[in-house]
Parts: sequence; C-alpha cells; structure tokens
Amino acid sequence: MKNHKPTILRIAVPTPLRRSFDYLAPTGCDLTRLQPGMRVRIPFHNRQMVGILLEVCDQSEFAVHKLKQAVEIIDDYPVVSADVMQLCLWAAEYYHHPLGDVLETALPTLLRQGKPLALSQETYWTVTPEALALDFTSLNRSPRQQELLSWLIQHPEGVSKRQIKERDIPSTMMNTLCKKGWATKISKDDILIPSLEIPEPALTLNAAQQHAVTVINAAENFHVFLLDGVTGSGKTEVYLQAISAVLAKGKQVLVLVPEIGLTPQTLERFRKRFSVPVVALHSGLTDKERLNAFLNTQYDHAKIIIGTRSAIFSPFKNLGLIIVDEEHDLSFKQHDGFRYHARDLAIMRAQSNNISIVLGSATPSLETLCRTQQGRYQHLRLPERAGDANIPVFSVLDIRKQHLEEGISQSLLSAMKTHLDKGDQVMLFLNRRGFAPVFMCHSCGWMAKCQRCDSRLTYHSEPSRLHCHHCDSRRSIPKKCDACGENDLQIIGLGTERLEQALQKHFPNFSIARIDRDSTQRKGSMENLLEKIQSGEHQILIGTQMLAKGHHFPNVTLVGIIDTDGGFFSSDFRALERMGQLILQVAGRAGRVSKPGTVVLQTHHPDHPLLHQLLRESYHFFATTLLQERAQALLPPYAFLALFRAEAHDAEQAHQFLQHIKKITDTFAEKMSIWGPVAAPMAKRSGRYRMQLLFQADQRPLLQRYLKKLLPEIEKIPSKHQVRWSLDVDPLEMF
DNA sequence: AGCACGCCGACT
DNA sequence: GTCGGCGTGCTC
Repeated sequence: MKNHKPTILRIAVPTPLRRSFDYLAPTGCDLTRLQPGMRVRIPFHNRQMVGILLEVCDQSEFAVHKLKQAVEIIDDYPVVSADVMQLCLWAAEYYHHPLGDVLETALPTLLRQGKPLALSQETYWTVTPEALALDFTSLNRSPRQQELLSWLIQHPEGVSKRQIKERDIPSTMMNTLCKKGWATKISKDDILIPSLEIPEPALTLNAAQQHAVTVINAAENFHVFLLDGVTGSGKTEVYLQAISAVLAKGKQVLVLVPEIGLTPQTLERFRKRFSVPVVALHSGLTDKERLNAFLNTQYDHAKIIIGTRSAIFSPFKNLGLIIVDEEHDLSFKQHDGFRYHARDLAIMRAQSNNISIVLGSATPSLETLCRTQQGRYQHLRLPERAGDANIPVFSVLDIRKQHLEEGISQSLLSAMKTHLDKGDQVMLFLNRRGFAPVFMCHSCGWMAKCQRCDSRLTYHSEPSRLHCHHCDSRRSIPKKCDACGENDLQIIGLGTERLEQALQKHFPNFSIARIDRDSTQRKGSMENLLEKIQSGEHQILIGTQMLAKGHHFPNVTLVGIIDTDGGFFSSDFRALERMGQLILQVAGRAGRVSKPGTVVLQTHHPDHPLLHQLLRESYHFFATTLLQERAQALLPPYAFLALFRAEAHDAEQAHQFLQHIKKITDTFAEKMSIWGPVAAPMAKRSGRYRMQLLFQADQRPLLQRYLKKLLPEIEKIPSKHQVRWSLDVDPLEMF
C-alpha cells in the first residue's frame, strides 16, 4: 500500500471560533482537483455548513478516527481566488478576527449558502424582427403602444423588468406586444450596466492634473499616491484619465467610494466616458444581483467596479488599479463584527498585486498625510480650481453676547435675506436632528432621559414624541414632570426641526427643504428632495451630516454653519480633525464660478488658532498643527491602538472581564501602555453597561505580537460567555 | 454564535 | 405530571 495516510481537509468554518476544522475527504472525491478556496459542505455540530478549503494535508492535531467526513466539494474551481485568500488571511491575522467570518464577508450571500456558481438569468424584452419589418404607420396601435415600440427599437440589447417598471409600463402591455408577435422575451444576466455607445471626450487638464495623470500612469509597480485637491480641483478627471490608461491595457479597475458617494450621477460619469461594462456594488442590490456582480468581475466581463467598503473583496481576474475616493471618510471602516478598514486593505491588496493605488481627498486623514510626509506615499497636489468652480469666502461670526433667534444670529439672518432676495439659495448646516435635544422641568430640574441608555431623549415635533437616538426607544411627551408632577416643562436647545419651524416664520415667502434621517426615511424621498432643490423649488436648505457629502448645489451662494464649536471640547482626540474636514466638506457643497459661495461660521471661539489656520491658511496648515499635537501626545498616527470593548447587563461583569484581560498581560515580558478598564463615553447603551480597555504602542509589530499572545488566553476566560466583547484594531471612534 | 442538554418552578 | 426558563458546554 503506497497511500495509506489519510487525506485531511483543513477547513475554515463561519463561526466565531478562532481556529480551523479538519475533515476527511468525501467518498469518491478526485483529490487531484482539490484547491484552496473551494467551498466544502460539511457536517458541523448538528447541522450542515459551508466552509472554505484552506489546505489538504495528511495529519491532524485532532484524533483522526474522530474526524467527520465532508459531504461534498461544491466547486470546480476556487470561489476564493489566491489573492483574495491572501488578503483574508492577512486581515484575519491583523484584526484578530476569526478567518471563517472574514472569508464569509468576502462572498456574496448566495455563495455562502452553498448555491452554485452560475450567473442567474433575468427576463428581458426585445422587439422581434417581424415587428421591425412591418410598416410602422399602417398598424393599428394606441399611442402608448407606439411609444413603447419605438422605445424597444431604440434598445436592441433588450430592456429589463426594472427598466420597464421605471417607465411605469404595466406588464400586461408587454404581454400584449408578445401575443401580437411584436416583442419577445429573452434571458440574460442583468448586472452589467451597458456602456453607452458614444463616450464623452476627456477634459483638458491643467498643469497639476496633467502631472498627476502622467505620474500615476508611469508607475508600473506598487505605488501609493495621495491625490490631494480641494473640492472642485478636478480629482475625478484625474481618476478618469488614469482609469483610461489601465483599461487600454485590458485591465480592471476598482473604485472604492464612501457609503453615501455612490450616486447615479457618479455612475453616469463613468458610463459616459468609457465604453466598457461597469458594475456598481452598493447596499441596494438583491442577493441575485450581488452574485452576478461577483461572477462578472471574476470572469473579467466587468472592467470597472465601483463600490463601497466590501467591494475590496471582489474577485478580480485582472486588477490593474485601485482608487479610494474621499479616503478620509469614516464609512470605510466597518464598525461592528469584522472591523476592517477598506482603505487599508486596499493598500495591502495593491501591494500584493504589485499595482498602484490612488487615495483621493480634499481633506486627507492625518494617517495618510503622515505617511506621505514620511515619503511612503507620493503626494500629488491639485492646488488650482479647475473649470466651473469657486473659491468660497469664509466669514467667522462671533456670536458671543449676540441675541440669537432660535440659534441664529441677526447677522446671519440678514445675510440670508440678502442672498434669498437675489434669488439665490441658502444652506444651513446643523448636525442635530429632531426639534430639541433637551426636555426639562423648570420647577425641579428633571430631564427626560432614556431608560436604557445614558442619554437624554430628543424632543421631536413631527411626529410629536421623545426619542432616544442611541437605542431608538420612544415615549409620548409627558404633560407633567415625571419627578415633581408640575407642568412647567420646557423645550431647550436646537435641532433641525426647530430651525425649520423658526425660519419658516422668519421667511414666510420662501420654501424650506430639510434633509436629515427623519425627513429622508422613505425610499426615494432623498432623491425627490434633491431634485426639488436643484429645480429651485426650495430656496432654504437645512441639513445634518447627510447634506455635507456627495452633493453639489450650484445655486447655493450662502452656507451657514450654525454650531461650529462641536469639535473643540470633545473627549475624542480625533474630534478636531473631523471638525476641520466637515467644515471644508460643507463649504465645498456650494457655488460655482459665476456665483461664488460665502460660508458663515457661527462660533463662540472666533479667535481659536486652529479655526484660523483652517480658514485663513489651509487644511494643510491646520493638519500639520494637529499632527504635531498627536506626535507630542503619542497618539495615532504616531502610535498604534487596539481597543477591547465589553458590555454586559451587569456593569461589574464587564469590568471584571476587562480586568482579567489586563491581568493576563502582567505576565508578558514586553510592556506597553494600557488604559482602563474605564466606562465607555456612553456608559450604558440599549440596557447594557459598556467598559473599555485601550492598548497603546509606539510600534505596530509590538502591538500585534501582544494581541497574538493575548487572544488565545482570552478564549480561556470562563466568564467570556457572560459578556459581549470585541477587539477593535486601529479604532476610529471611541464610543 | 448557534444549538442542544440539563435541571428546577408554574401551569393546562 | 409537563412546558419552558436560560446556565453550561461543544462544534473537527
């Protein structure tokens, strides 16, 4: 007997357990065809699961006679390609997250469930040759049918169910056409967005743009570029021309965008420029559409893939370039479960594929700026405004001792009047939804607080109720104080609803659009509001963060930031960086060359040096000061953090658990700074008490070694089942 | 994380 | 007598 050693399949299983599981190969399985990355159906505990084959070996740490046999090898080729596997292995190790879970996030739902690797077909309709041959005018058709037929004739590639629905055409009408023999159903995969026939020509570049394109296109190996240009400096045109060069070599391009950035306008810009199929990956896709997008990327049918965070795991056959737009945006970091940063994974993927990556932003993160200063990334600046863009004028408005009318100073009100009377639009930014953040009793000082969180309830007027923005619990508005029974209840502070109400009274002749989570909950209502703003139906725009990103309003000539000071006194060391980014992003929403924008910032700290650096000097000046402060305090990007979080219904249990972790590290030879355990900034949320323990190291490898030693020990803590715990490597938010 | 097993109280 | 509460333990 030559081959008496057993064949053992090492398999990653989607469970929170940080180890792989060994199985015997299924009966009759052709061992020569086994490749890592294939899906395997396995018995696990008392059910069947789909795992990913990691390796084939001939011994197991587990007693071989106890091994179960795998049920079947699902795939003929690996669903997880070698480079995605490498990325997942790296990410599982770096973020100390279970590999099975990581691999699961890299696959579309249908593949996780074990469905076959096949493009699903969707029904399309096309006109028949008979209909084309017929004399068009002589037939007896209704005007609606006539219109429908000529539309179909213009789309010889076929029209999908979705397109028909969008045009409000009833399916009975399509059936009638089919019965008459004028139209017929065909099947094809639906996810590739067909390219347009006539591509738009490239724009003429200014010197800085041309330089950036030349440098990016000249790079043949792994290179990280920071494309650093103010709003309106023409970053997108640089992306497009760099993409064009990569497409010409027959390669694919990945464009990562923030969650809010994937608008139909963005997509349109790519479709109009390139005659190649584009795939858009966003949260609105169905499982079927996701699978088709996955396969079309894998088959190299799709040449440009535009997507949010998780698109970094797409299975490219032939990747040539990665672009990360708005690289500073927080939505690239997943903030629960597998807490990866898509930008950082993108850099890893570019490195292992030996290709270039372009990080673009008008307000780069301090992490990226620091690495650029260290010479690890190449800095490409676009200082000039390109084409139809404006330079906003900043005006710092000292509101100390000023009379405020619902939070707005008289100067801002009169500036608004001037702009509105000229027929221009005005935008106000207030990052607080609801009517007012505080509801209190004037008799005894009682405040409406959430039962389940350490937070105050926000007063909402439409619909009228008190609402917790942290756990979503709500209650009706009490008539009398909960504590003393008096009816002297007051509504204190300012939210977007109250701002809207006040401005409606002050400017009765102008129409207001309010854009926040509450006003855009219904699907399509955001698009609807934006359309009405563009058409000029509304003249005053009020919005939260939502309004700060992704949209441009050319007729807005005045932007008011109602409460600028939010970032000055936050406990989060990144608050100032965020504040600066937000101010510039908000300012970038407005105006064009013929209508330059003015940005008014209401503040109680008009002389704050950082505010001056940001507005009078530049973002870079501001960022450099912040970087110096970070270096002195030994904070990121000059230090590396890992945050353990624990929550439990009993505060003491969460505390004990983290204390236990801390104690384990006492035995470690290497030492580092450990802070805590302390209560989280919001100590109680959704009925759970939350504690945290922070690790801070000046070298990334030290932190990594530490965590690698620590995690197996944590698995042994007996009380780990009583708490909900997680580890966040490179945390961006401390709550 | 699931999901079963297991050992004690209030019910048709 | 049983239905069901969630503590504890396991998954190759």
